[in-house]
Amino acid sequence: MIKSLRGMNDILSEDYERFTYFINTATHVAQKYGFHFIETPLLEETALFKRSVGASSDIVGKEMYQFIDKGKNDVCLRPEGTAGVVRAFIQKKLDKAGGVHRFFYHGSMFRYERPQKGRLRQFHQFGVESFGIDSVYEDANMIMMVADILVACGIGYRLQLNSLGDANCMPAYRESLVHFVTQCKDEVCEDCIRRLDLNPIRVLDCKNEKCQSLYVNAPKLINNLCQACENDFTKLKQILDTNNINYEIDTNLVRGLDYYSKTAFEFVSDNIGSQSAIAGGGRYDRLVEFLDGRPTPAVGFAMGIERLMELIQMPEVKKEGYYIGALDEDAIDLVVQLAQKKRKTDKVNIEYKAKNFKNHMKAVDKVNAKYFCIIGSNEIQSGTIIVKDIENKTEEKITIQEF
RNA sequence: GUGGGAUUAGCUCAGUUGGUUAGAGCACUGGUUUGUGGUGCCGGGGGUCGCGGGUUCGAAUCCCGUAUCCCACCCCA
Repeated sequence: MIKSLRGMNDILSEDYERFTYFINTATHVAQKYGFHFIETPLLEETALFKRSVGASSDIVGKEMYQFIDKGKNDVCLRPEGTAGVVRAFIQKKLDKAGGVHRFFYHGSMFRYERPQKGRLRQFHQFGVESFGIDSVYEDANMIMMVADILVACGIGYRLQLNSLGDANCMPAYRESLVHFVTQCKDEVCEDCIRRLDLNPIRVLDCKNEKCQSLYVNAPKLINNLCQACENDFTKLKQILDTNNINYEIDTNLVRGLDYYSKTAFEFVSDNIGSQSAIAGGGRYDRLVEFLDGRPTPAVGFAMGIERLMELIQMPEVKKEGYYIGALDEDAIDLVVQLAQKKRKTDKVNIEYKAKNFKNHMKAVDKVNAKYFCIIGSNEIQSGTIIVKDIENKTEEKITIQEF
């Protein structure tokens, strides 16, 4: 038997219901905030991700589905959504057009990781990107949008917040952190040694207890922000306060992708295991420029749909539509005709086999129909049928023409 | 990529120190004596015990390999 590849799942039946319910809910919220749908290719030039996500990240360093295509192009399946949207934004010259551009997207992402609960090799994200606004109000807008989507899906969360600084304050901070960690280099874990070269900020969220105890006195980014970043962060907290969004400051929160600056946030759930981040995002004012566009401030987020699907509170399924059953073989033709007519407006379930009344009732329950009609010789002779309302236990006799 | 646990029917799981024809519940299917309320009752189909080797008179059971899932790390949404 041929099986799906490792870490790649089919979505069907109840999973599909949850999946589309989430997409529809999130789409609805995004549209209310004035965002427009964008679809970008699953396959992009590898350089796009190397330059945006950053070669230092594991995503680019070892998790990409990368290959040379028949035209000798170095391409890869997208590991995340932002880079493609930014590429499209620049390619359509919207950076030069100026103004505000707001997009949302959803679709498959690919990362060659070891699969685990909440971590697949092909997974789905819903994401949002906003271009052209440097006001921190837009950062808050993003966070409130995520909160709205989660609330609409009945999902509880914790919001973690940090500021990563900008080109003014981040480099100096990074240097002082490297200096600090270098001094206790002999005592930190191997991973942290590796991080020191690759992405020093990441040592801050090392899970090793010994490392954490060493870093207690490490310089904190949040205490080393320049005035502009400091002001924005203060303002952001105030906006969230006045809009009743609860958050916790996590000075160790760093984003895995290199392009983030200033606002960084992560929504986490305590109910889905160790892969607990259900949404993450932040500001990336320099990315458009990195990808050869005109400098454009931007902010966005992405949500992991598979992780959210476990948490979604689905609305109760209501009885819907008709079930029409035949009592004998002669009635089946009429059942099919009536179903065709009714399907112009309603969902109709039928079977192509005659059954007794009791078995039809079982079928009515199975398909969760609201109305039940039975067709036999009596109905064919009289030209009338009885429509039973299963919920209210009432019934109505009408002619076949009226049906 | 590292370490650990699991894998038996469509699903959730039993299966004794290795010993007849591998079971249950749910689901599916048929009947319940032939046209008015489904939940009852009786029956039926369905398994290469993940896959491949090995040990043994005999393997779902023990050993080795491998695949997948799960847990932790790592990473991240």
